[in-house]
Amino acid sequence: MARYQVGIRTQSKILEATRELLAEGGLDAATLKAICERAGVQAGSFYNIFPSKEQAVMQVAGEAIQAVDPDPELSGTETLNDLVDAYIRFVVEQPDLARVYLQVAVTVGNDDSVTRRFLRHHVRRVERFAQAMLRESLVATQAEAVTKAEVLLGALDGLAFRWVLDRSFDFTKHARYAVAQCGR
Amino acid sequence: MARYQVGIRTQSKILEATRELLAEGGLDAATLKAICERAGVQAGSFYNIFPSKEQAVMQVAGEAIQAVDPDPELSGTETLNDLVDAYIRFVVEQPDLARVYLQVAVTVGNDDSVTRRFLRHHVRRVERFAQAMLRESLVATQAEAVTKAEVLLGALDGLAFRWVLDRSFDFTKHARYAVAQCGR
DNA sequence: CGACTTTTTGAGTATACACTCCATTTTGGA
DNA sequence: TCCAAAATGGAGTGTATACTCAAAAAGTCG
Repeated sequence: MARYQVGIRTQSKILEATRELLAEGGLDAATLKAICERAGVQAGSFYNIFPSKEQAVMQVAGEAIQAVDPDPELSGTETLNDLVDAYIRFVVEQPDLARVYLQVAVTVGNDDSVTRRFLRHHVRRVERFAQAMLRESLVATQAEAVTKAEVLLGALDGLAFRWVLDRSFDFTKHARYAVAQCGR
Repeated sequence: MARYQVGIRTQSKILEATRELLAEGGLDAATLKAICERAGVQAGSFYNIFPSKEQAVMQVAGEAIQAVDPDPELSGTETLNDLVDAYIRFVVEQPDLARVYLQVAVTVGNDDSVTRRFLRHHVRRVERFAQAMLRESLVATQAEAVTKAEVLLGALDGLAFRWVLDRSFDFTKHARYAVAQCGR
């Protein structure tokens, strides 16, 4: 772990390089060599700070998963539109992290700890969407709210992934259309 | 290429092993060693039939992409429900191929020929969905039909991927809910 | 400054990968 | 039955990967 100033700076450079590479080409692109080259660092320095490559990847993936959620403080008051807007803003304003979020969920082998973390986070997200739907009376029962929330989030993730594959795809427009369809 | 009977059988065994491995763990799991072991074959035999591992993977991925579509003959007469039912049947009845379809689209590096093929196929699929929506007057204009179709297919793919990550997820129920939401 | 710790370098290791080569066996038509 | 072509087994090749190590350099703080 980093203790000196210079070590902390190196840690940041490594995490930044890892984030960029994950965003650009998923796990396959984030080799140790590529990370070290982009960070301007040698393998020995990397392993002075991180115990393994996986640790660095996990940290970046964790940031991405966190960043998908808008301030958890507001949970319990926001509207469905607020939540969808927050997701759109996340994708538009932090495309690198957004790409990491999708690439990692998808690239990493199943039954992996990252996959489990992703799923755990997903169900919490569904809960939050479902609560907002209930508050706005878009739906009668708790169970239907959860189903509707799963479908909406499935659509948002599906559309975001579509955008990862084809960057000219207009994610914002389609995401707005998806939520508008819920509101009736 | 296989010319003798025994060679053709070997080819089938290799393709079957590749399909299973891709379904189970994506590209990472489909190593040459794993494929050969499962097929009960040595590397030399593999390369007597396929010029590269990529060729075998491409062939299986191609099958999966084809299999997503119901009979192209019917194109032009089927309803939106027919199309969604066909996708649900594909996922439920051929889960291996369905998993390959999603894993491959997602695992393979971007700008890859498989990704391009996947996207080309996707826009054709969107067209078909959009036409069905127009026929049923679910939508006023061609442009809105395409948008609505992209959202519905995004949701279906997103939900199917959710099921890949968590096999206990009820894909059929959510897919039906998604299409019901379109029909109003 | 001086002593101690952290950081860096860069060559080196072990392993897994796709793929090759060729002697040997099997196939199937004449 | 014979034989050329095809298929097979299995050791071997080159390369990329994650990771290690020890010596040297640089940072921290009394």
